[in-house]
Amino acid sequence: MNKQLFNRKIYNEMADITRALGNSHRLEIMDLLSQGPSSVAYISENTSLTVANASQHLQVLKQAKLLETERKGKYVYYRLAGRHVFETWCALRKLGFSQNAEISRLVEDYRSKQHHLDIITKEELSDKMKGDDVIIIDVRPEEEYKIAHIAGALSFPLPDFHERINELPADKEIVAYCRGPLCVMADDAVDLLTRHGYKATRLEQGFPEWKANGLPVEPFEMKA
Amino acid sequence: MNKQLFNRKIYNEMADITRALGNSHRLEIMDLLSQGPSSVAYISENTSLTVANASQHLQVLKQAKLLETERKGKYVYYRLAGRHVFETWCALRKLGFSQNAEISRLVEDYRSKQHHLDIITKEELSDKMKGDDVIIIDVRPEEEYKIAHIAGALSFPLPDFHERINELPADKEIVAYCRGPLCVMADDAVDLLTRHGYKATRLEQGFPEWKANGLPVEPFEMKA
DNA sequence: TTATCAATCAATAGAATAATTGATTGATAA
DNA sequence: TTATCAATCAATTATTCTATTGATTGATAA
Repeated sequence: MNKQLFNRKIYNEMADITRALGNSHRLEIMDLLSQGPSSVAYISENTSLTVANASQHLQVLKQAKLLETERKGKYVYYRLAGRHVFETWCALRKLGFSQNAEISRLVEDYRSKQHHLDIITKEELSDKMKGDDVIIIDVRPEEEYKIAHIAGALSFPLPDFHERINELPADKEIVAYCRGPLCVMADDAVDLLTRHGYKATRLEQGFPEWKANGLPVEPFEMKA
Repeated sequence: MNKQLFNRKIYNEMADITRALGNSHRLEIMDLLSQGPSSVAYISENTSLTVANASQHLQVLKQAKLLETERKGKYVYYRLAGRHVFETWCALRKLGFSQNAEISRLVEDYRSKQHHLDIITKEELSDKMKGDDVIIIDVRPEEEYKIAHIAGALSFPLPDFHERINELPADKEIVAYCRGPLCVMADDAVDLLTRHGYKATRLEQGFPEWKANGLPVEPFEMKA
């Protein structure tokens, strides 16, 4: 094979991957699947894509070898095809924050609506967990909590969060986490908690980053 | 701003970046600019794109904040917009090798044409350089050598390589390097050297990775 | 078997992307 | 000033991508 043809083929193969990543819906799917394997139906519900459309986007990602599938009965579960995929997604997200001022601005704007937002890192939380004076709440949908969550965390999904807020003890610090840096569910929870007089902080990143760092997580079930 | 709108905006901004990367020609340009700043003319020549077309691709990358420009007289120099950009490109390349079997196969196939190919890592070469028994040759176009090269390396561009092969001493080990993991110029050089009885090896990665690791490099000029 | 439901497929229309061509701008040098 | 050359722009066509619709497949349960 001559060098020119080789080059063309190599960059075409590389572009198969980057082109698959070059769509906002597919990026949203990547973030969702970073939480754990999901069925097409669940992905469809959580992205406001029709099932057929979600299925097509998933197939694009699968063809690029970024996702794998496994059928269980009627359901087909999609999942990230390995560690490298998540790491690359993290690198891209970091790139977004560093190069695109609009992204940081959007996040900051959203957060500045809240009274004030304390942020805690994985490491700080990991330390605090050794004591018994912190409560960790997982504000993602319960389905995602069920696949896996930070060890010891309680499930307090956002939609009906305010109805259950009094289940939380007023005398302990509360740390909320969600899907990751592009997700603001934890910010909403912290805002609500703070306005109810709780001392609440947001985990800087989300569950996937916690897990990828080898920090303690619980269960591994499949969600419907 | 409601959460749904926020989400849409965030992922759209992220996709502006990934979409810019989702084209084979633009990836080739990224690899080329990893060597250092280049004019549109030079990029055009080295990618078999027309000047107008190259210019348009460059503008796409610039709009995504992945490239920056600087005019010097008649020439406009494009360069990677910072460390994060190169790092993300490396992550994507690694992803390509790990997920897309075709990429590794293409590279291996190309190399297996050569008699045999010894590969040396940055670290091994760095060690060897402390002695005086290794000659490092840069087989990229001279223009790229002139911007910057591994400290002490000699410029032996590929096209006319065979004509100058006898300038090299037969009693020293020779290490050839080029643009990086997707570039096979160094492989060609090592093949030629080996067939002429030299002991030659290829640097595993290329100049950009060497530089990014803080290893010693020379000059910083602009090329035409 | 039939009904049901998750997922995929197939066909389409509309939108976005890419390459080509020729004209235009911006800077340098004759 | 005029000529020259790098780069960009503008307009066009061909191609590719995306969302929608309705039909089909594959598995489970009545």
